[in-house]
Amino acid sequence: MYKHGMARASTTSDPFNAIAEPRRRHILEFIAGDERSVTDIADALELGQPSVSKHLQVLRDVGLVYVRREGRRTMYRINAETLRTIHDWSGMFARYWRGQLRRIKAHAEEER
Amino acid sequence: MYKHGMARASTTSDPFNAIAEPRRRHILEFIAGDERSVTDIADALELGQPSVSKHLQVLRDVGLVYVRREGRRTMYRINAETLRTIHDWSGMFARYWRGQLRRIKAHAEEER
DNA sequence: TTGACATATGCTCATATCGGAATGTATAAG
DNA sequence: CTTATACATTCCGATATGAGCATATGTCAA
Repeated sequence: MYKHGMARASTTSDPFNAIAEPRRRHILEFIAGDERSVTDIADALELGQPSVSKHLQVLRDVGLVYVRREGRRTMYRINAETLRTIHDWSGMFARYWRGQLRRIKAHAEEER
Repeated sequence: MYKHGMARASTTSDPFNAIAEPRRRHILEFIAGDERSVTDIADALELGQPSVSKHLQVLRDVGLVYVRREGRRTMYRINAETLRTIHDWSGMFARYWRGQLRRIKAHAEEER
Protein backbone atom coordinates (compact mmCIF):
# COMPACT_ATOMS: atom_id res chain seq x y z
CA MET A 1 0.00 0.00 0.00
CA TYR A 2 2.48 2.64 1.12
CA LYS A 3 6.03 2.35 -0.03
CA HIS A 4 8.76 3.27 2.35
CA GLY A 5 9.42 6.98 2.43
CA MET A 6 6.46 7.81 0.27
CA ALA A 7 5.86 11.49 0.78
CA ARG A 8 2.13 11.27 0.54
CA ALA A 9 -0.53 9.09 -0.94
CA SER A 10 -0.56 9.64 -4.65
CA THR A 11 -2.89 12.34 -5.98
CA THR A 12 -4.39 9.74 -8.22
CA SER A 13 -5.17 7.36 -5.40
CA ASP A 14 -8.43 8.92 -4.29
CA PRO A 15 -10.69 11.95 -4.62
CA PHE A 16 -9.46 13.41 -1.34
CA ASN A 17 -6.01 13.79 -2.78
CA ALA A 18 -7.31 15.00 -6.09
CA ILE A 19 -9.23 17.91 -4.61
CA ALA A 20 -6.39 18.92 -2.34
CA GLU A 21 -5.06 20.98 -5.21
CA PRO A 22 -6.88 24.33 -5.47
CA ARG A 23 -6.62 24.49 -9.24
CA ARG A 24 -8.34 21.17 -9.55
CA ARG A 25 -11.15 22.42 -7.39
CA HIS A 26 -11.43 25.46 -9.64
CA ILE A 27 -11.57 23.24 -12.69
CA LEU A 28 -14.38 21.23 -11.16
CA GLU A 29 -16.27 24.37 -10.31
CA PHE A 30 -15.80 25.70 -13.82
CA ILE A 31 -17.00 22.60 -15.62
CA ALA A 32 -19.83 21.90 -13.20
CA GLY A 33 -22.44 23.61 -15.32
CA ASP A 34 -21.39 22.68 -18.82
CA GLU A 35 -19.04 20.42 -20.59
CA ARG A 36 -15.81 22.25 -21.41
CA SER A 37 -12.76 21.78 -23.57
CA VAL A 38 -9.19 21.89 -22.32
CA THR A 39 -8.60 25.23 -23.96
CA ASP A 40 -11.79 26.65 -22.48
CA ILE A 41 -10.53 25.72 -19.06
CA ALA A 42 -7.02 26.98 -19.62
CA ASP A 43 -8.32 30.33 -20.85
CA ALA A 44 -10.87 30.74 -18.10
CA LEU A 45 -8.53 29.85 -15.26
CA GLU A 46 -5.44 31.38 -16.85
CA LEU A 47 -3.40 28.21 -16.70
CA GLY A 48 -1.06 26.68 -19.22
CA GLN A 49 -2.55 24.01 -21.47
CA PRO A 50 -0.17 21.24 -20.37
CA SER A 51 -0.92 22.06 -16.78
CA VAL A 52 -4.64 21.78 -17.35
CA SER A 53 -4.23 18.51 -19.24
CA LYS A 54 -2.30 17.06 -16.34
CA HIS A 55 -4.82 18.16 -13.76
CA LEU A 56 -7.59 16.70 -15.87
CA GLN A 57 -5.72 13.44 -16.06
CA VAL A 58 -5.65 13.30 -12.27
CA LEU A 59 -9.34 14.10 -12.06
CA ARG A 60 -10.04 11.40 -14.60
CA ASP A 61 -7.97 8.84 -12.72
CA VAL A 62 -10.04 9.25 -9.60
CA GLY A 63 -13.31 9.36 -11.51
CA LEU A 64 -14.16 12.99 -10.92
CA VAL A 65 -14.69 13.77 -14.59
CA TYR A 66 -16.07 12.17 -17.73
CA VAL A 67 -14.33 12.66 -21.06
CA ARG A 68 -15.77 12.81 -24.54
CA ARG A 69 -14.09 13.35 -27.85
CA GLU A 70 -15.62 16.09 -29.96
CA GLY A 71 -13.68 16.42 -33.19
CA ARG A 72 -10.36 18.01 -32.35
CA ARG A 73 -11.51 18.95 -28.92
CA THR A 74 -11.80 16.85 -25.81
CA MET A 75 -14.76 17.75 -23.69
CA TYR A 76 -14.66 17.28 -19.94
CA ARG A 77 -17.71 16.99 -17.77
CA ILE A 78 -17.97 16.62 -14.04
CA ASN A 79 -18.82 13.34 -12.39
CA ALA A 80 -20.32 14.77 -9.26
CA GLU A 81 -21.22 11.34 -8.02
CA THR A 82 -17.63 10.84 -6.94
CA LEU A 83 -17.78 13.99 -4.87
CA ARG A 84 -20.33 12.24 -2.77
CA THR A 85 -17.48 10.27 -1.23
CA ILE A 86 -16.13 13.53 0.11
CA HIS A 87 -19.51 14.85 1.10
CA ASP A 88 -20.44 11.66 2.93
CA TRP A 89 -17.16 11.45 4.77
CA SER A 90 -17.30 15.03 6.01
CA GLY A 91 -20.97 14.54 6.78
CA MET A 92 -20.08 11.81 9.28
CA PHE A 93 -18.99 14.59 11.60
CA ALA A 94 -22.17 16.60 11.32
CA ARG A 95 -23.30 15.49 14.74
CA TYR A 96 -20.35 17.38 16.21
CA TRP A 97 -21.16 20.64 14.49
CA ARG A 98 -22.83 23.55 16.15
CA GLY A 99 -26.55 23.82 15.65
CA GLN A 100 -26.71 20.07 15.40
CA LEU A 101 -30.19 19.81 16.92
CA ARG A 102 -31.85 21.86 14.24
CA ARG A 103 -29.93 19.96 11.60
CA ILE A 104 -30.77 16.55 12.93
CA LYS A 105 -34.40 17.46 13.19
CA ALA A 106 -34.45 18.64 9.58
CA HIS A 107 -32.75 15.46 8.52
CA ALA A 108 -35.29 13.31 10.31
CA GLU A 109 -38.06 15.19 8.59
CA GLU A 110 -36.38 14.64 5.25
CA GLU A 111 -36.25 10.91 5.91
CA ARG A 112 -39.97 10.78 6.60
CA MET B 1 0.72 32.91 -3.21
CA TYR B 2 2.37 30.11 -5.16
CA LYS B 3 6.10 30.16 -5.52
CA HIS B 4 7.61 28.99 -8.73
CA GLY B 5 7.91 25.22 -8.87
CA MET B 6 6.01 24.72 -5.66
CA ALA B 7 5.01 21.09 -5.68
CA ARG B 8 1.67 21.63 -4.08
CA ALA B 9 -0.07 24.02 -1.75
CA SER B 10 1.25 23.42 1.73
CA THR B 11 -0.62 20.86 3.81
CA THR B 12 -0.93 23.42 6.51
CA SER B 13 -2.62 25.94 4.27
CA ASP B 14 -6.14 24.56 4.30
CA PRO B 15 -8.36 21.69 5.44
CA PHE B 16 -8.54 20.21 1.95
CA ASN B 17 -4.85 19.53 2.03
CA ALA B 18 -4.93 18.36 5.61
CA ILE B 19 -7.47 15.64 4.93
CA ALA B 20 -5.74 14.49 1.78
CA GLU B 21 -3.57 12.27 3.95
CA PRO B 22 -5.41 9.07 4.89
CA ARG B 23 -3.77 8.79 8.29
CA ARG B 24 -5.01 12.20 9.20
CA ARG B 25 -8.52 11.21 8.25
CA HIS B 26 -8.16 8.14 10.45
CA ILE B 27 -7.00 10.28 13.31
CA LEU B 28 -10.02 12.53 12.93
CA GLU B 29 -12.33 9.54 12.86
CA PHE B 30 -10.69 8.10 15.95
CA ILE B 31 -10.89 11.24 18.06
CA ALA B 32 -14.37 12.19 16.86
CA GLY B 33 -16.12 10.58 19.81
CA ASP B 34 -13.77 11.35 22.66
CA GLU B 35 -10.75 13.41 23.42
CA ARG B 36 -7.60 11.31 22.99
CA SER B 37 -3.92 11.53 23.85
CA VAL B 38 -1.11 11.20 21.34
CA THR B 39 -0.19 7.77 22.65
CA ASP B 40 -3.80 6.62 22.47
CA ILE B 41 -3.86 7.54 18.83
CA ALA B 42 -0.48 6.03 18.04
CA ASP B 43 -1.48 2.76 19.67
CA ALA B 44 -4.89 2.59 18.08
CA LEU B 45 -3.74 3.38 14.58
CA GLU B 46 -0.40 1.61 14.90
CA LEU B 47 1.65 4.63 14.00
CA GLY B 48 4.88 5.96 15.43
CA GLN B 49 4.54 8.62 18.11
CA PRO B 50 6.55 11.27 16.21
CA SER B 51 4.47 10.62 13.13
CA VAL B 52 1.25 11.13 15.06
CA SER B 53 2.56 14.31 16.67
CA LYS B 54 3.39 15.72 13.28
CA HIS B 55 0.03 14.85 11.80
CA LEU B 56 -1.67 16.43 14.77
CA GLN B 57 0.39 19.55 14.26
CA VAL B 58 -0.94 19.80 10.72
CA LEU B 59 -4.50 19.27 11.90
CA ARG B 60 -4.01 21.92 14.52
CA ASP B 61 -2.60 24.40 12.00
CA VAL B 62 -5.71 24.23 9.86
CA GLY B 63 -8.04 24.27 12.83
CA LEU B 64 -9.31 20.72 12.61
CA VAL B 65 -8.49 19.89 16.23
CA TYR B 66 -8.49 21.48 19.64
CA VAL B 67 -5.67 20.78 22.08
CA ARG B 68 -5.72 20.64 25.85
CA ARG B 69 -2.93 19.90 28.28
CA GLU B 70 -3.78 17.19 30.80
CA GLY B 71 -0.81 16.69 33.07
CA ARG B 72 1.84 14.85 31.11
CA ARG B 73 -0.56 14.10 28.32
CA THR B 74 -1.85 16.31 25.55
CA MET B 75 -5.44 15.66 24.68
CA TYR B 76 -6.72 16.25 21.18
CA ARG B 77 -10.33 16.80 20.29
CA ILE B 78 -11.93 17.29 16.93
CA ASN B 79 -13.10 20.67 15.71
CA ALA B 80 -15.75 19.41 13.34
CA GLU B 81 -16.80 22.93 12.52
CA THR B 82 -13.84 23.21 10.18
CA LEU B 83 -14.99 20.14 8.30
CA ARG B 84 -17.99 22.13 7.26
CA THR B 85 -15.78 23.89 4.75
CA ILE B 86 -15.28 20.57 3.04
CA HIS B 87 -18.88 19.52 3.40
CA ASP B 88 -20.19 22.79 2.02
CA TRP B 89 -17.83 22.77 -0.92
CA SER B 90 -18.68 19.24 -1.97
CA GLY B 91 -22.33 20.00 -1.33
CA MET B 92 -22.25 22.65 -4.03
CA PHE B 93 -22.30 19.84 -6.55
CA ALA B 94 -25.28 18.04 -5.06
CA ARG B 95 -27.52 19.26 -7.85
CA TYR B 96 -25.46 17.19 -10.27
CA TRP B 97 -25.79 13.98 -8.34
CA ARG B 98 -28.07 11.19 -9.34
CA GLY B 99 -31.47 11.26 -7.72
CA GLN B 100 -31.22 15.03 -7.64
CA LEU B 101 -34.94 15.59 -8.01
CA ARG B 102 -35.78 13.71 -4.88
CA ARG B 103 -32.99 15.46 -3.06
CA ILE B 104 -33.89 18.92 -4.18
CA LYS B 105 -37.49 18.34 -3.24
CA ALA B 106 -36.47 17.17 0.20
CA HIS B 107 -34.26 20.21 0.56
CA ALA B 108 -37.10 22.56 -0.40
CA GLU B 109 -39.26 20.88 2.20
CA GLU B 110 -36.56 21.28 4.79
CA GLU B 111 -36.39 24.98 4.03
CA ARG B 112 -40.11 25.36 4.64
C1' DT C 1 17.18 15.96 42.57
C1' DT C 2 16.70 11.94 39.78
C1' DG C 3 14.16 9.19 36.81
C1' DA C 4 10.29 7.65 34.12
C1' DC C 5 6.75 8.95 31.08
C1' DA C 6 4.52 11.77 27.30
C1' DT C 7 5.24 14.79 23.46
C1' DA C 8 7.48 17.72 20.31
C1' DT C 9 11.23 18.75 17.13
C1' DG C 10 15.19 18.26 14.14
C1' DC C 11 17.54 15.65 10.60
C1' DT C 12 17.95 12.66 6.64
C1' DC C 13 16.30 9.91 2.87
C1' DA C 14 13.22 8.61 -0.71
C1' DT C 15 9.44 10.00 -3.28
C1' DA C 16 5.61 12.86 -5.04
C1' DT C 17 4.15 16.82 -7.31
C1' DC C 18 3.70 21.15 -9.96
C1' DG C 19 4.73 24.37 -13.73
C1' DG C 20 6.92 25.38 -18.08
C1' DA C 21 9.10 24.26 -22.38
C1' DA C 22 9.55 21.10 -25.93
C1' DT C 23 7.69 17.44 -28.41
C1' DG C 24 4.43 13.82 -29.92
C1' DT C 25 -0.20 12.71 -31.81
C1' DA C 26 -4.80 12.94 -33.62
C1' DT C 27 -8.20 15.38 -36.30
C1' DA C 28 -10.00 18.86 -39.35
C1' DA C 29 -9.23 22.18 -43.04
C1' DG C 30 -7.29 23.70 -47.46
C1' DC D 1 -0.72 15.72 -48.95
C1' DT D 2 0.28 19.69 -46.06
C1' DT D 3 -0.74 22.65 -42.45
C1' DA D 4 -3.05 24.34 -38.44
C1' DT D 5 -5.49 23.24 -34.31
C1' DA D 6 -6.26 20.86 -29.92
C1' DC D 7 -4.42 17.90 -26.59
C1' DA D 8 -1.37 14.66 -24.33
C1' DT D 9 3.15 13.35 -22.81
C1' DT D 10 7.92 13.77 -21.49
C1' DC D 11 11.72 15.96 -19.30
C1' DC D 12 13.43 19.30 -16.12
C1' DG D 13 14.20 21.99 -11.93
C1' DA D 14 12.45 23.46 -7.43
C1' DT D 15 9.85 22.26 -3.48
C1' DA D 16 6.84 19.70 -0.29
C1' DT D 17 6.08 15.70 2.35
C1' DG D 18 6.11 11.60 5.39
C1' DA D 19 8.54 7.93 7.98
C1' DG D 20 12.04 6.68 11.23
C1' DC D 21 15.58 7.71 14.40
C1' DA D 22 17.63 10.54 17.69
C1' DT D 23 17.10 14.16 20.76
C1' DA D 24 15.06 18.01 23.30
C1' DT D 25 11.34 19.56 26.33
C1' DG D 26 7.95 19.22 29.83
C1' DT D 27 5.56 17.02 33.74
C1' DC D 28 4.73 13.98 37.49
C1' DA D 29 6.62 10.60 40.98
C1' DA D 30 9.79 8.87 44.42
